[in-house]
Amino acid sequence: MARTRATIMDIARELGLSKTTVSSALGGSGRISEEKRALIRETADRLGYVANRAARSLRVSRVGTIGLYIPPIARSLAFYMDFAFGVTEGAAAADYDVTLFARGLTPQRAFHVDGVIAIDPSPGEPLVAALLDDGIPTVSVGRYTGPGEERVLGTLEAHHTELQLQVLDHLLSRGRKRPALLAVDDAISSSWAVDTLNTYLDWCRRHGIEPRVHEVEGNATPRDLVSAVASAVDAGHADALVCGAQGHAAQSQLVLESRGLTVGKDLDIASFAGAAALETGNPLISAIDLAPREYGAAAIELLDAVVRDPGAGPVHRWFDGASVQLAG
Amino acid sequence: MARTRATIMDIARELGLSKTTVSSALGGSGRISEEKRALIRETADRLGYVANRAARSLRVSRVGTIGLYIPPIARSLAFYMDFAFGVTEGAAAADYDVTLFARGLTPQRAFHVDGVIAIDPSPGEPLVAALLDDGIPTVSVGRYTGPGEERVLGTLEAHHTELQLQVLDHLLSRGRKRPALLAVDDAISSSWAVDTLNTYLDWCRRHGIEPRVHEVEGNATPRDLVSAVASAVDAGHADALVCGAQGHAAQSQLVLESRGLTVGKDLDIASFAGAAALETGNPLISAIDLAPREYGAAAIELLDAVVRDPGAGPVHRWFDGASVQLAG
DNA sequence: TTTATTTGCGGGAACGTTCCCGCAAATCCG
DNA sequence: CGGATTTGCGGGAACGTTCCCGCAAATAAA
Repeated sequence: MARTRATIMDIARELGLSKTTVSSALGGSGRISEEKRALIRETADRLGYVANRAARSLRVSRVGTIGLYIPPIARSLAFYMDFAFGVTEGAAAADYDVTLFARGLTPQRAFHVDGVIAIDPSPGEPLVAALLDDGIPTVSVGRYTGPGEERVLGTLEAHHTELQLQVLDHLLSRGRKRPALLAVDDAISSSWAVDTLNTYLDWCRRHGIEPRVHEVEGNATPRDLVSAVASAVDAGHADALVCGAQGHAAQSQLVLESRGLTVGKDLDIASFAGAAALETGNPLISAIDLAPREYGAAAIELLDAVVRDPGAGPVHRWFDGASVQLAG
Repeated sequence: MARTRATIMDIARELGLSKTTVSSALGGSGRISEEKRALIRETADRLGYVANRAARSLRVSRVGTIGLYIPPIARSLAFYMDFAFGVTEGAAAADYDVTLFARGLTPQRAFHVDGVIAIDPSPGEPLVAALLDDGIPTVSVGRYTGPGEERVLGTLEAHHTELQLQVLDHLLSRGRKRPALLAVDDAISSSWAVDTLNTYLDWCRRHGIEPRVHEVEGNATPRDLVSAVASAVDAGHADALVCGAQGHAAQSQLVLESRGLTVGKDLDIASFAGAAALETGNPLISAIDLAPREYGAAAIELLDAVVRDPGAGPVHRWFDGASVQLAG
């Protein structure tokens, strides 16, 4: 019934060898003749051997698991989901498991991992602060500020600002001088959110353009979006809509068209966080593709690096996978 | 630097006791005087002791981790995300960690868990099949069919059919005799998808109503939805829209209103998978609330039960947390 | 040939728990 | 008061690895 798994000893017995020999043959270390090594490998997977993680962890004091912290906000779900899958895939390649962290988790659990990736932590996020306080190797995707920030071992950032400027410049080059920003009103904002707002405001100032910022709730209903678009276009006289939240650009297109406006002619639409296919593939929308899967894979690569060499001090790394697609 | 964690031996030394005594005091077992137990507990968390999982796992051959399999489809992201967080919370309560599984994962990794929860597996899903083949205790949320289905230890289902019938009956009671189903066209369908379609078709047949099924892509753009709604309302003469995918109802509302139709008066809208706040809280939309968080928590409860008593044979359990909210 | 050195492998300890025993002291029972 | 039972605790093995040694045989160097 509960068939017990094959151990290294089973293989050793089967071949009349010692556990040491088998272990080093499988682990690649030690001095073993090639023929013996091959033989051991072969019988290992004939017996369906897979190493006992607990035993290995106990011995090498490294658990082979990393934690993934995802912020408890409702927006940009697809992005975080894809990011998580990217992490999972990258983790598998680097021989890690990924366990899910959520706010409210007791930091006790953090001791079960070799490190954690925190994506878009808001400033002072309690769980992240607790992790840092406990000395858990932590990588932040987007900058973390708050208690313990000096202990963040690695920070991964995409070139949001450059890409966003490209989008804004592109709109301007198409004659759009009144682009409005449909920003998300997170109460406590990730570095992405504040960078985005600042980039927009700076850009406006530099071009002598009056900023038009319209806040929309994190989990906005389509109806909320309608009124935001309306106030931007009607009251704000915007000639372009730049959306901060994933999916809003695609939905705004609908709203505009239902008002008899032609996207690309009467108005332009852009997304700073393009949803795959919805926005990224839409020829009428200028969209930044955050490449969440690759972003996630890059995050675990960085974590793996800092875990392997913890003494290296805080490292900052740029993610080059994000790209922009300009419409028209 | 890499400060080494306190072990059970540190506590023992500190108090001049033996590791056995400390272990049983902390574990709650054994015969220990209450005063000593309290003392041990106290010094334990003064030293910041947290048990080494690897050592415990090795000893008791139980890893304290469960795997969560989420299907690789783009729709209903919010649902799966919430479900995952529900699992995570429930897991923490039952002292489990949750590791993320995704398609493509080598089943090797499955040996690192005590069991897995598969949510909405499509028939014959390779990863699930592999898990079952390897004898990993598996709980399916929604029915799994395919190779190894007889080895699924537990199945958790919500009363989809009953709730959906309530919605359809409600529409009928409001005089809607031509409700159209906006179904998702997953190539390989979960039990939820096939049940939903069958429920609708059966209901139509029983009431002598001609079925109006309009398929929309899994990751439909707003534009796709516009044309689906159009063909349902215009060509199909529908007087109600029943949406299968999360979020479609809320978006359809927009579409209809932009066409000058008043929801609740000219037409009704319903959702079989209501998105929180967007649809579930919308007074104009009849929506089934799948209660994903509670669903997830229930799933891990079931998994825990079958893992503790694996010999009990396949168990089927109903989830009672889903509810329906009727509009008008 | 003698002396180094390398090659191929095994013995045994250690990682931090849990759990089965054993054993003295305390308590109970008749 | 003598035997039986309970209470409180400790010794030691075991879980499955990895890794530091040690040691014989083979090979190379002198």
